[in-house]
Amino acid sequence: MPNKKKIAESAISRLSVYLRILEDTVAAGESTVSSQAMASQSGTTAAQVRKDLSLFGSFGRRGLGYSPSDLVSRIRRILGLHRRWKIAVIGLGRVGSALVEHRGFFDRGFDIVALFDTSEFKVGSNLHGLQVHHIDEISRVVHDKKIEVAVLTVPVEAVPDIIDLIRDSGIKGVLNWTPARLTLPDTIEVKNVNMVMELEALSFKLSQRE
Amino acid sequence: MPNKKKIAESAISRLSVYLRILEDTVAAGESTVSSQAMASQSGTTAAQVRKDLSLFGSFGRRGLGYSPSDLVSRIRRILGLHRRWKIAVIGLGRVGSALVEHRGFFDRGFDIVALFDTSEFKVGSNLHGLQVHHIDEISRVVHDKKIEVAVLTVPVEAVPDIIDLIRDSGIKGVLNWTPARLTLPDTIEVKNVNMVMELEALSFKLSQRE
DNA sequence: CGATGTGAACGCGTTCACAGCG
DNA sequence: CGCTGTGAACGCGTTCACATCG
Repeated sequence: MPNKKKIAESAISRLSVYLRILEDTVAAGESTVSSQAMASQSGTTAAQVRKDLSLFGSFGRRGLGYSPSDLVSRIRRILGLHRRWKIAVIGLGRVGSALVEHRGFFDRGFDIVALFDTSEFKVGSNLHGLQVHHIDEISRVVHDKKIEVAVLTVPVEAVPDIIDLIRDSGIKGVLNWTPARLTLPDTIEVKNVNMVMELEALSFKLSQRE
Repeated sequence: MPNKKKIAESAISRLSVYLRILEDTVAAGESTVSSQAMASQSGTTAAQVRKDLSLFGSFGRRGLGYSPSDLVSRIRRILGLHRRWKIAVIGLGRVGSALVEHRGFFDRGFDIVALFDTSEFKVGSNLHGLQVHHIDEISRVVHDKKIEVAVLTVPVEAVPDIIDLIRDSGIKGVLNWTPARLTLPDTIEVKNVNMVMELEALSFKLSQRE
């Protein structure tokens, strides 16, 4: 029902979690689901679940609960997953290559449709049925294939050399696997995935234990 | 100076970021650094930087700023990075294998010292100089090698089969790459890395744009 | 009755503003 | 005088509690 409200990042993460749970619920053939059930499966509270959903509308029936299949399609639409997204992978080292061959993205609405690298050995070769382009071509390819998101898996030292190309490529969002903070205009959304930082957070918590 | 204070996760992430910046500052040969300088490089505010550091002590000199090399060692100690951590990788599919060969962990204090899988083709083989053990051996190996952290990169369907083994293995922390929510006692710290959820958050933000 | 939907209360992380000190 | 260190104010996300309605 509302639209211009500001939504917390944390609420969006939880919606992703609810979505997965609800898909299981649908698969299990359940016809209703309560906020309490969703809460216990996702490690939060029933009030939190209801509040999160109420940010976007009134999807349940009082006294009954929610329809799992209805909620699935509503959350998909909220998250923008009622359509497929075209993705480019930039940097085909070990991690980049592993991602290209990972079915999990395809299964959830993300199609890897272009690959970029700078190595003369890789450019022109084929990976998982896709031709590897030189990063210099990113603008043209992004435009031609209508790509919106880039997954950045280059070595951190390579970032300065290519960040301008990414900025001007027409890409709208970047999933950044490098430890560099990307300097991009805020018309480009950036999300960071940083394994080392997660390990450091674990290290901190384990150290706290004494 | 304080010790039993409750520290926000967000503060810990920022410390990781500061650490990387400070290492660059040291490498650049700077002898002082201000909270303002750290803030602009890490995308936060000077007050935030000072508050984060003050959670753990008074490390600066009024009127002058901080000593980068001093701060590096203090933050390393705070995060528990003044020692090395022994890690096991469970699940040697594409992602797991990519991680094993990644130098970035070693460079930052994390040593991958054991590998586990269930596939009869992989168990017994060698990867990057390490023998692959069957997951059934995890308790013994974790104990023998004094491993504290496990990186979990198995397919999500495999989680139920191995979660009990992990629980009882003596592992103290898990970096969970699967989309499953792990049911582990809270004596075991769990951190989740979930690429699809990050992509879904990007999808949401890009969809919001209209 | 039962479970949702939601204002209001709460708690916590961030920001402010200035005292403190080199 | 400059920059840190920090109590206080603030804002926002979470939790509470109950009115609401099938």
